[in-house]
Amino acid sequence: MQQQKVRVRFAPSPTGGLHLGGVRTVLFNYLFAKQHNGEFVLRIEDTDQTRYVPGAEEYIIECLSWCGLIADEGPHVGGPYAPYRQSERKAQYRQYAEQLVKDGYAYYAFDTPEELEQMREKLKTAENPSPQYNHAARVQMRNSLSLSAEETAVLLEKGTPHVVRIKMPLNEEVGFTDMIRGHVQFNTGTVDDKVLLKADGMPTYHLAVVVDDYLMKITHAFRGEEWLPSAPVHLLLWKYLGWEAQMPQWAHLPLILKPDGFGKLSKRDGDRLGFPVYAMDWTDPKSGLTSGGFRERGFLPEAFVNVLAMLGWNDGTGQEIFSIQELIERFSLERVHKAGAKFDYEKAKWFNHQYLLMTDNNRLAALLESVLKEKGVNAAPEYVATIVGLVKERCNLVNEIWDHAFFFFQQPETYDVAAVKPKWNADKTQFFRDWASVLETLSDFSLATLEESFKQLATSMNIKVGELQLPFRIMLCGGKFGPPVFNIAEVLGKHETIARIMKGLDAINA
RNA sequence: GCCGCGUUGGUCAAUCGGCUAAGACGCCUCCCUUUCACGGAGGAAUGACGGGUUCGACUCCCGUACGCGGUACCA
Repeated sequence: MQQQKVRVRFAPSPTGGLHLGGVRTVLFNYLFAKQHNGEFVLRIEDTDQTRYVPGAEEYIIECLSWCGLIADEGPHVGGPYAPYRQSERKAQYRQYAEQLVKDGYAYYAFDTPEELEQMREKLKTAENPSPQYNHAARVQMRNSLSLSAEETAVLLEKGTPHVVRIKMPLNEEVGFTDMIRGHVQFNTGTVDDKVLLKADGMPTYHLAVVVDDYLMKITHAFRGEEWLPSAPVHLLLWKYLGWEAQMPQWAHLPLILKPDGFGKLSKRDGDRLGFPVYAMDWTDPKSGLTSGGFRERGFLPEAFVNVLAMLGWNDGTGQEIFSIQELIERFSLERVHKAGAKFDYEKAKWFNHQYLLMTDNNRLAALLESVLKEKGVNAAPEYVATIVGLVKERCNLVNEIWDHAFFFFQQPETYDVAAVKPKWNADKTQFFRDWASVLETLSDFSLATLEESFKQLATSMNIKVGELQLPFRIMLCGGKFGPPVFNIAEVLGKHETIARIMKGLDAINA
């Protein structure tokens, strides 16, 4: 068979914020596609009208854009297989459902939600807490299998609300080779007659995913492990529709688990433990409540992507920092873990720290712009970049930069005098007065000159240099923090440094 | 209940029958530094359990336990 062009898809339903697990699914799709020179498709699975949330689709697209995981086709850019929103493809699904009924692989079911509920109540036992609509139950329900052809025809003609359900074989083994898990097998008798087409004419996920993957010529399908149990339904559908030869290869990705406990990581866990779960801030239009995102928390997108890549995959060498290019080159499904991975926020911050260190200071300065504006600071971008370069090694998040750099933009308002008082004396006051005068005369206010004159004067006055550095720091910053003192002074400049020495002296001697 | 998937330090994890079981995060100690970091040197900490197979099992097989996922006209 001729080698087909690799085509993968990410198919979220627009119901809310984009979970980090979702982004990882996108990432693996993307890496696989790019590695094979293939195409990455974004398809919106909005078949559940009751769960539709306005704005969610745009939000998802923006998340992908922020992460740099751009889809080649999708509702936002179009493409040869448009439309990419399932709601807009509604008319297409019915014919396939009808075809399945005609071929005896599916049937009409007229049961109302109440009747379904009754059936489940009636059949529920201690051993079987969730009865299925299966081969045993279907004969007792109202459907085109239990009803006569005439009765069915009448109901249909009257426009009775109905769904189409797949007719699961009583006892057949269906299996497939998962690219991550190897051979997986199921017995059809344990799977229920899933609804394929809903009463409102919309397909369920089961029908839609098969039809669209076929129509869109998807060659490899990645999805979360939670989909594994419904794989037999999809397998059978590919077969019944006569498309078996075109069926994509499947890969069921391991789940991302909560840091404590063992369950799937949820938004609630993030709220509870104090870290974001969504890629970007998401505000629910109904409740107005905002859930935090990695972007707003101060993560760099490359770092975020890198973190996600390492959750369930590694290249075997021990390398942990990968550019997206490297990921594209090295990614392999064989090295994707089978077991779920607990999310470790501390490690995520460490990744971001690594990226902060290697990211260009001008870019970081630009990221800081909004914060500066908010603080009422007006500073030249180059100045901000210099400062960022000085403080970033002690930050994990972009948002922490201000906390480590504010004193560059404003004089201290309070001083940690307690830190200097114990060893303070008149000699030291004199030292700083004298040094300030020396500074006045300096034509070159560089790091080396500053340090040199400081040490020279200290030595001549017989004061230990070490005992003067902390007071100097307090004068410049207000507290025991910040980059090396002389670096701060150099950046602050002659005028400001002298002013702060004087003001600081007053505070200490007050 | 049933079906499926999984199980190496606190966490991410390497190992594809030879292990004195890498590495990273976090934690601890020390060095550097009279702030905090960065950097450097150390340290504590791991194969769920029981049977096989094998000269040899973390690695292969079978059970058990535990966890997770699914069991919707949700995806």
